Amino acid sequence: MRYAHRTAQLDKTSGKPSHDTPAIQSLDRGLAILEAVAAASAPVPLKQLTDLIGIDRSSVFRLANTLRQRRFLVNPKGSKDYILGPTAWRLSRRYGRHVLGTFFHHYLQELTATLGETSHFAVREGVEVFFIDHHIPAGQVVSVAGQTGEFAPLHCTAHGKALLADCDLRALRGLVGRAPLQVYTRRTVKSVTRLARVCAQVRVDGFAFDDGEYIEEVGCVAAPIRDVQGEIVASVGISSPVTRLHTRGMARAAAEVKRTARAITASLAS
Amino acid sequence: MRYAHRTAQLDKTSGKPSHDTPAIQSLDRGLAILEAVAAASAPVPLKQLTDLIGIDRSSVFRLANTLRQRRFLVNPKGSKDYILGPTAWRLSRRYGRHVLGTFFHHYLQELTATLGETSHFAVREGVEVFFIDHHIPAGQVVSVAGQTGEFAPLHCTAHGKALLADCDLRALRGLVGRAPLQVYTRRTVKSVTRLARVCAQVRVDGFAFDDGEYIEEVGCVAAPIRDVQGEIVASVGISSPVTRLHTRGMARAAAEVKRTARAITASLAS
DNA sequence: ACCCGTTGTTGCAGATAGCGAAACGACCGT
DNA sequence: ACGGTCGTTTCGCTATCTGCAACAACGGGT
Repeated sequence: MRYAHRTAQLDKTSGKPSHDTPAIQSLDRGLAILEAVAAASAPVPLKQLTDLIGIDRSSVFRLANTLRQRRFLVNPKGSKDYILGPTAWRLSRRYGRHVLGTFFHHYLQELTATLGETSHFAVREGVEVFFIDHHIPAGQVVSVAGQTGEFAPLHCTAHGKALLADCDLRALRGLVGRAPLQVYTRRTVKSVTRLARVCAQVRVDGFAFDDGEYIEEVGCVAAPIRDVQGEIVASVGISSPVTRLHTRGMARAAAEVKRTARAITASLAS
Repeated sequence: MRYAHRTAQLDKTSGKPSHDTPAIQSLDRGLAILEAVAAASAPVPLKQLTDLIGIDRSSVFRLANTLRQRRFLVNPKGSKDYILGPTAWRLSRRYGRHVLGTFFHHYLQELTATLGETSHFAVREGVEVFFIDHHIPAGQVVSVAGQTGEFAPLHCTAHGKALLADCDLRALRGLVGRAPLQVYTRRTVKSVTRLARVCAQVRVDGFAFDDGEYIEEVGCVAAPIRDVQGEIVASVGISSPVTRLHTRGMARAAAEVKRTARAITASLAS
C-alpha cells in the first residue's frame, strides 16, 4: 500500500469534493509516518516505515528525525525504533483533559489541597516515567512546577520506584540493562541490586519516596495504582522542596498519597 | 518569537548535541502549527498561526490544509478556524489507552459482553458528539463498527441526546443556533423545540435512544455520565442494527446502559 | 449601500530545500 | 572474518515549496 489511506477529499455532509489545494508532500509524508507509528502496537523500526509508505529510506529517516526533534516520536532507551513521544500526548491534553481530567483530576486536587504540594499522575513509558497530569497548589509561595508531558528516569524518582514496585532483580535487569544507573545527585541509587531492595521495600510500605535523588532540591512521595488484575498501571504522588518535606514530615504525605492511590485503585475495581 | 521552542538538540541524558541531521522544513513548520493549535484553548484563525510562526500566510494555509486533509486539524462547523481533529486524538489514545483504557475500558467490555453489541464512550466537543472509545463484540456476525475518533451530530444520536439531556430550550438554541436541524433520515428530529422535549424525556428516563435518526440502519441507546458536581461529562451507550434493537427490545439495553452509566458516575464520586 | 481593511485562497516563477542513489558505517549472525 | 541488513550521511539534480501578488470573501464603519 502507498502511504496510508488519505480520506478521499470528500466533504462528509454533502459529498462534494472539497476544493483541491494540493498537499505539502513532506508534511503529508511526515504525518503518514506519525500515524503509522501510532497505529503500531510495538516500537517501529525505520525499515518497517520505509516499506509501509514506500519511499526511500533516507527520506523516511529525515522525516522521522524531524518528528523526533519535536518529540512527536522518541526512541526508547537509545534503540533505533520509534514510539510516540510526549508531544503527541500534549496534543490530546485538550481532549485528554475532558476525559482523564474530568474523571481523575479531582484526586489530584484533593491531594494538593490537603498537603499543599504539587501532585502528579504518572505512567511507565518504556524505561522512563511519563507524567500524564498534575495539579499545582494555589497560594503556595514556593512549589514544584507541574511536569505533565515530561519524562523522568525510573530509578531515582518516587513515581518511578512506585511503578517498578512489583519488579524483582531479574525484571529490573531486563528493563534497565546491566549498566550502572545514571547518577544525578549524590543520593541517586547507583546499583540495580540496591534498586531491587528498594522496590521490595516499596511493596511492603505501599509507597515510594525520592529524597533529592533526581533533582537536588526536590523530594517526592508516590504510590502505585493497580487495575482490577492487581497490575500496576499508574502512580500518584506529590513533589515538594526537600526541606519542607523533611520538616513537615513525610509520614503524613505518605499516608495521604497511599490513601489516594487506594481510592483510585478501588474505583477501578467497581 | 520564531516558530516554537525547538528542543535544542540535546541528548537529555548526556548533554551532548545529538547528531545534527537537519530538520525537514515543511514538516517542522507543519508540526509547529499542530502544536500551536493544540496549545490554544479556542479555535485558531489562520492569521494567528501566521504571525505565531512568522512565515507567509499562503504557506501557513497550505500546511494547515495538509494537516486538515489528514484530519489532524478540522474546522468546526464550516468556520475557517482550526481545532484539533480526530487523527490527533487517535495519536493520543495510544497513551490514552494506557490510562483511560485501563481505567474505563472494562465497562465497555462488560456492556458489550452482556448485550452483544458495540459499545462507545463519547463526549461533547463543541456542537458535535466525539467518540473516545469503543468495544466491538467478538463472534457477532453483524455489528456496528467502532467509531473512536469520529464525530457525529448531537441532535440525532443517542449519545448526543444523552449529552444534551440537561439542556433547556434556551441552552439548545445557544448551542445549535436557530437554524432548522440538519436532516439525515426520515426519522431525524427537525426542530429545536422538539429536541428540547426529547431532552426533558431523557432526564426523566435516564437514557436516550436513536431509532435510525442518523443512519437509517443503525439504532443506539445511551446514558449520560455525570461528575461529582452532577454535570454531564460523557456518555456511554451501545449501537445495534435497528432490526435487532426492535426484536430484542430496547428495554434490556436501556437498563444495562443506565446501570453502566450509574456505575461509572459512582466511581467518579468516590 | 458602499467602501476599505482584514483575512482566507489561488496562480506563478524562481530558488531552495527535499529527494533518491549511492557510499559509508554500525551491528548481527554464521 | 565475512556478508548481509539496516541506519546514517553525502551529493547533485530537480521537483517542490516558498514568497509575492493578485483575487475573493467577509465584516464593520460611515
